[in-house]
Amino acid sequence: MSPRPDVSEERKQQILEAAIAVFARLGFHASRMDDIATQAGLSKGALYLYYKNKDALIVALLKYFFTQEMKHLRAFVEANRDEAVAEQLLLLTRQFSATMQSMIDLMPISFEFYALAGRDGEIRQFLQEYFQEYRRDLARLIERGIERGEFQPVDAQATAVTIAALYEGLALLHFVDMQAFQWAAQAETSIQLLLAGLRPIPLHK
Amino acid sequence: MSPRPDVSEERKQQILEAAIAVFARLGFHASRMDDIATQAGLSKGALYLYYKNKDALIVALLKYFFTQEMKHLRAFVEANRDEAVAEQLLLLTRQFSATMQSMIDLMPISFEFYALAGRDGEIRQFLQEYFQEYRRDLARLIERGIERGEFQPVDAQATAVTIAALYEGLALLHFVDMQAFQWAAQAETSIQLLLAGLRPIPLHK
Amino acid sequence: MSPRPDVSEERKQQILEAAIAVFARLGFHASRMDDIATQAGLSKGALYLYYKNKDALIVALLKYFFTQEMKHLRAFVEANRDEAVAEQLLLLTRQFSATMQSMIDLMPISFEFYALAGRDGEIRQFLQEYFQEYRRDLARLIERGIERGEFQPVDAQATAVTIAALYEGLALLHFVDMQAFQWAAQAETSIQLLLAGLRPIPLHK
Amino acid sequence: MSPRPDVSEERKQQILEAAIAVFARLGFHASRMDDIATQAGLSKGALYLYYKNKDALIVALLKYFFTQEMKHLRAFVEANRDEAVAEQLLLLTRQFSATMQSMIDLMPISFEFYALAGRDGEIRQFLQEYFQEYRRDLARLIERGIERGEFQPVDAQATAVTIAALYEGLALLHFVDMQAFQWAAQAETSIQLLLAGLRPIPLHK
DNA sequence: TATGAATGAGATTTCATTCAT
DNA sequence: AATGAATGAAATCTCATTCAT
Repeated sequence: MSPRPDVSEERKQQILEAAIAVFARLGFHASRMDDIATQAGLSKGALYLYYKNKDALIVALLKYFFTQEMKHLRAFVEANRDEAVAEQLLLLTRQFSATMQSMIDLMPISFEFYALAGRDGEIRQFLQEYFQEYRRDLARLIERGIERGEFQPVDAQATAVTIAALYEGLALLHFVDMQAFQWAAQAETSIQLLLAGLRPIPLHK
Repeated sequence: MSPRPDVSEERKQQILEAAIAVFARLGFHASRMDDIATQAGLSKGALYLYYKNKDALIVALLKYFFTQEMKHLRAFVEANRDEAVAEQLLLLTRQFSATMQSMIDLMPISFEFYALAGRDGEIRQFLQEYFQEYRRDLARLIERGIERGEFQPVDAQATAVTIAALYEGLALLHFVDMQAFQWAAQAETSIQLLLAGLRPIPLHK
Repeated sequence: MSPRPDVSEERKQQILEAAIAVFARLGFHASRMDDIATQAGLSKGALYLYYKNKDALIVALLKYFFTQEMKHLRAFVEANRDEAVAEQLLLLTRQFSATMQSMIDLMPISFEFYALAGRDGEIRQFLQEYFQEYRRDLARLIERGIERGEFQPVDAQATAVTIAALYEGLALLHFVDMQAFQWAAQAETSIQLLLAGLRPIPLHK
Repeated sequence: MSPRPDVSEERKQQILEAAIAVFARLGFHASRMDDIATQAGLSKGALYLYYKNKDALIVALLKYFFTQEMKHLRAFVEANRDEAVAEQLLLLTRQFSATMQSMIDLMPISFEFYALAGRDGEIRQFLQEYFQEYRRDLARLIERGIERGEFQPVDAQATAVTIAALYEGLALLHFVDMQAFQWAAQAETSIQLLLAGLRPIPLHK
């Protein structure tokens, strides 16, 4: 419509990606608006044309960050509908492993968000919604497994929470000590342990 | 005996506890040394008599924090040596639940430490040692379970990681959304799911 | 040409001159960065855009101060090459007198630099180079006097040191007690006393 | 009188000497009352029993410092009354050299006092009196030289100022750059140059 | 006398934010 | 739209001085 295409969205994205890089390296507090501007190849003033202030940039980052995550989960669920549920969970775990490997540098950002969630209502609410969706998607999967007779008739909600917790906890432990275990193998072993408890008890050998 | 007893240790403790209260409420960054001084009922200057600077206070807090945790775990393990291992894990989970309930306000501090671990070698190393001990204690428990025939001959290390991850992940999910699930019940259900997979497969009905 | 010309050099100069005024009045220690900012008509923050910290400002001042001095000496030597050497020394002394009169307020700054030289290598080295040049220029003058037969064949180096010391010492005594002697007259008398000893001994009346 | 001898003077001296050591090393500003207390082997509080505050300690030091100097000069003049005046000046110069060698570490203190003299009336007045006495003693010596026919009938005051300036200036130059010249030899050469101009012009070869 | 823990005013320095260009 | 010089509020940290013991 406009003769010049709107560069506004492009700029916002450019700034957001610069912010991710800087925040991951230095943390929210130690990151200067100047650092982000430099990283984005813009001036400090330009940042304020696109984001009201540093906090607004952090919140925008939060949303971008976890929305991406959710998209990945959705895309995966969509793509693997037809597999056996246990198989889907295994594949999901593998994808989670792969994602984690490439996102390890960004994990401090997540922890800062979790810490902020304790003090900032907006951030807390967003994260709550994110995890709600996450659990809901997992719960649906579990329910399908039960319906199909793959799993015992466990509490799907509680099992979804357990799986989500396992993922988050593994990511945390891995982040703190990358030497402690082989990430991909451990994630698979952990989920297998859980699946072992979910499978129906064989009636006879 | 001495005219003035050494108040040094007492003061350090007093300051540390004030710091916990303030850091939990405001976060490391937003907490002013003045806030901590006021909370401790001391002057700002007094803080610097006992801790070199704000960072030293944060590191002291880290150590205090996780050392306490470790003591609790050790005391528990010691006290419940004679129970069946599955029972011990269940009791441990219950204790973890109870501890968590009372520590919920301190969780942002943990997340800040995890975030810091990505950037500060001293903090990272301390947390690594903490989690190493944690995993080792759990692994010993699992091994005993296997020896006693309570559990299948699983990989004790990997199982310990799984349990530790479960605890951390549950704490995280609960912290972000306390409405999402009944904390104590969920922790117990989660560990039961895991135990189900650990138990020997009955040979016949 | 450029929309906004580079004000950087101008600002640095502006700050330096403000610093001279304030340091001379209050001394390095009692001078607040705020005082200097106010004197310069800038904000405190602006000072830090141009000088890393207070010490950097002091060092920049040192260099500015003594470099100016050296320029004056050089310009003088250049302008009076063709005079008789004794006459040049007399003229130099008069110029020194005149300069001193106008610089008397800045002398405490010099003394602070001399005190600092005992503790700060960078400052010491700079002053050493300054005085080396100063002595060298004087020594050349003396040598010329000897060559021309105006002076006895004295040790030019040692004589240069003597003259330099005389200047510094006179400035010191005058600074401490301005009532003690007529500055210009004293400087001239002192140098004449010295010149008297340098002149060749007349062979007969 | 008192059964216990008054330790008050002893303590004041002890503190003063500690202050000299610390001030010489660190300068007035960077020297902490704590440093001085430690150096004196006393507590910080004890300092305040003997000196009102840091400034009072500095002023006491000033007086001690220059009074000692003056005593040395007086003692010397007294001891060498009967020498030829030129010889006395030479001996004085040698003594000055020797003193300087041992006092070099204390020179930054002098420079700080000179800097302070520009801003503090009490310090300025004390230094003025010191230098007045110094010049007066030197002037008397010169006068005696003139009376005895050793020197030409120069202005004794102005000559005294010249000698005092020479001493101060040499000390300054030596302090800033100890490599620049052999201190004792230079002092002697300088005073010889001056004496050369003071001696009566020989009527014939 | 002597101590040294405690104070708190005040200094330097940082950096998010603004705004003239 | 974009810049980057300038601001100034606010934080950390220091240290001369006090005072209960």
